Amino acid sequence: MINILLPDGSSRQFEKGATPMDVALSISEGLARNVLAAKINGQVRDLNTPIEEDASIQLLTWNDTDGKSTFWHSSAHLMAEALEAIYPGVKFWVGPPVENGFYYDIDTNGQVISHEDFKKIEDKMLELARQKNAFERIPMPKGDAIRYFEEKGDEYKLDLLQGLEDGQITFYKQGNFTDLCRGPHIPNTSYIKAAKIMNVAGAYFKGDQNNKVLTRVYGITFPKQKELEEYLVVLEEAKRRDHRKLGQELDLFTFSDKVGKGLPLWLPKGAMLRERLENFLRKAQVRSGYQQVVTPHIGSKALYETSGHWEKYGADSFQPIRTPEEGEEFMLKPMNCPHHCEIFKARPRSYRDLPLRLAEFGTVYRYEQSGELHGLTRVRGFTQDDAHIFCSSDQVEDEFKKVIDLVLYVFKSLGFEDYSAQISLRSREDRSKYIGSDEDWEKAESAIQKAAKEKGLNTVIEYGEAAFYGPKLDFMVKDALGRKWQLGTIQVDYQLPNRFSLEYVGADNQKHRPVMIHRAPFGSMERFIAILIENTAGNFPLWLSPEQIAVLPISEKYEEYANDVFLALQENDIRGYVDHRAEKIGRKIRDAEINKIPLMIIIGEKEQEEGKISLRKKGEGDLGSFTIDEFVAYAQQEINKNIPKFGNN
RNA sequence: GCCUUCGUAGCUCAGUGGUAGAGCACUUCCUUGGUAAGGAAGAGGUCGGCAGUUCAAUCCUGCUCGAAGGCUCCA
Repeated sequence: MINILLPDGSSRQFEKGATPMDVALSISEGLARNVLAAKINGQVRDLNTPIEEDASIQLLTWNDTDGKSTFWHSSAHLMAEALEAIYPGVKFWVGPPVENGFYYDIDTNGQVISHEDFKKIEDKMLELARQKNAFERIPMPKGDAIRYFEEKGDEYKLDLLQGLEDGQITFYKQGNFTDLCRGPHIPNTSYIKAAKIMNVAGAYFKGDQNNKVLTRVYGITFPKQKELEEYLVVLEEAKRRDHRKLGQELDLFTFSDKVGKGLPLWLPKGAMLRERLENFLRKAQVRSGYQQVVTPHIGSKALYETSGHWEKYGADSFQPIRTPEEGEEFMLKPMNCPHHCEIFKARPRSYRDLPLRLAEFGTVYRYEQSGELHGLTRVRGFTQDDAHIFCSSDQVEDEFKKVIDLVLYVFKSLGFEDYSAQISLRSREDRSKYIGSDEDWEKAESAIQKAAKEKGLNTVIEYGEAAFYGPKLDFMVKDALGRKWQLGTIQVDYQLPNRFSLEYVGADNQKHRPVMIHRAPFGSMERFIAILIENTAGNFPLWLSPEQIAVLPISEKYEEYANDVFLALQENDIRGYVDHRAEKIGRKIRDAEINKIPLMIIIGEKEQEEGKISLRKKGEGDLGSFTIDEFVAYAQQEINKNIPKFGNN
């Protein structure tokens, strides 16, 4: 007999060789019906894996991440079987589960899979699923596996086999499809009740641009048809929040082919939103000892040769601009730091000047591959809420922590709760893409990790994500479609001060080299606003709303009073408009609601006589009658409630 | 940049090898209405651009520009 320990701490006795399915059956029939795979001593395995000795077991269902992954992994095999049936001669590379579903990379043998074919693939998958074919695990010596794929003429799987050790090879077979696979899998295909092919895309073989492009087919499956339907509804809702769509609907920004792709044009309302955000951060920065600077949009090529950007990115940048007479070369500014280094150097610096915190809403231009451009999140011209802190090495940690506070303050004030703090370090394998000494890197990497830890941040470490001159602490968020983007970033840099020979005179009257901290709480105004739009679905807090109020006269008779009210509100820095159209009040309200105006002021005969206003709140309705003073007090309280002063929270 | 798909009015979208249509928005007129769409009329498009096939192209073909979803890249 063996002891099986369950997650609730209880244990049960089974015959040697019992399987996780036996365990499930011993608990309840319902569980046995729903269990997909099991974690045996922490490893996910098939349900029919014999257990030979005492073990801890966790039964995995659709509600467990690992259960879902197993389900989708098996679904990838099912899709492969369907694809092989429909497209003769296809060859398969890899088909893993992903966050929402799974994909399979295939060589289609010259055939094209288009959207019209999706239904056909889905139907075939469901037809095969109904056959209730078991996912059968077949251990195999490597030699046999190689022979199998040689006969099949499958160079992809042979490539995959090369990296595997003998003795670990397993195949999985369901129906007519056999695949090289480590597993585990769900018991049989009948668990898959709903299937949807989401899209097809090209993907480089092994992720290398120089390799052939395979066809990646994305799909998702569910154990119930209803869950698929619900998922599709969620997707539709996410699309409605897409900043590109809302940006258009709310007149925030636009693009013009003629201006150029990836170059956003900010419309008045979008510009207002930006301005509010900039002022908000400016205020907090003043309180934290930053000084605002302004630098030009171009800089001489020599500046970037010094900084190292030319060597690293020169070929992949907008190319230098030349003056007609002298042939001088300038680069569109891709970064603000070199300019700020020159400000530091503009005069002799003393340790008494440190930390010197130079801030700038600096617009930068970077060549991005055309296929990478995406709304406001990936553009070719954008404005960083940049600042560089020049400090002594013993100030680094303290300054770094202050910046973390600032970033958290910004995120909190804007209701960004769903972010992850990522420590971006050097690649462990390839160090050729970084500049500077190992010693400096190690100092910088440990400073970041220490500061993040002391601030209690819940961090994940990503190797290979550092900038070429230093490690970063990046604040990552997801957009409406689940894509991950970097917003706030804090970077420790020992390299630029070296390259620019930055110096200050210490208390010891000796020259010392400062350390730089690069930081941007928003990251870029463009990307931040994109995420803000998606997070709020365009329902901005009152203090940010481009238009805070709509004054809606019931008829032309009350126009004059409406104008007076509006003027009084403008005096109090409340912004908005008067709807002068000869429309009925219902129509004016509807349009204000659609345009997501937070507050509506209704002016009619009653209001005019009483010298009051009627207030209506978007999404809530009538709030009753206010004097103008009462309303101003109400609005100001609403405006201030979301933005505590930095340092007071 | 690469792969797949897409491109008709300001927006959302119909449509056809014989030089185009709807709804909303816009303009004008009527209506002066109390908390999510009042009515009528009008204007608006070299059907992304350039070539080609054809008696004839918005529709077919090629190139090009732009967009979408991925891949790769991201100071």
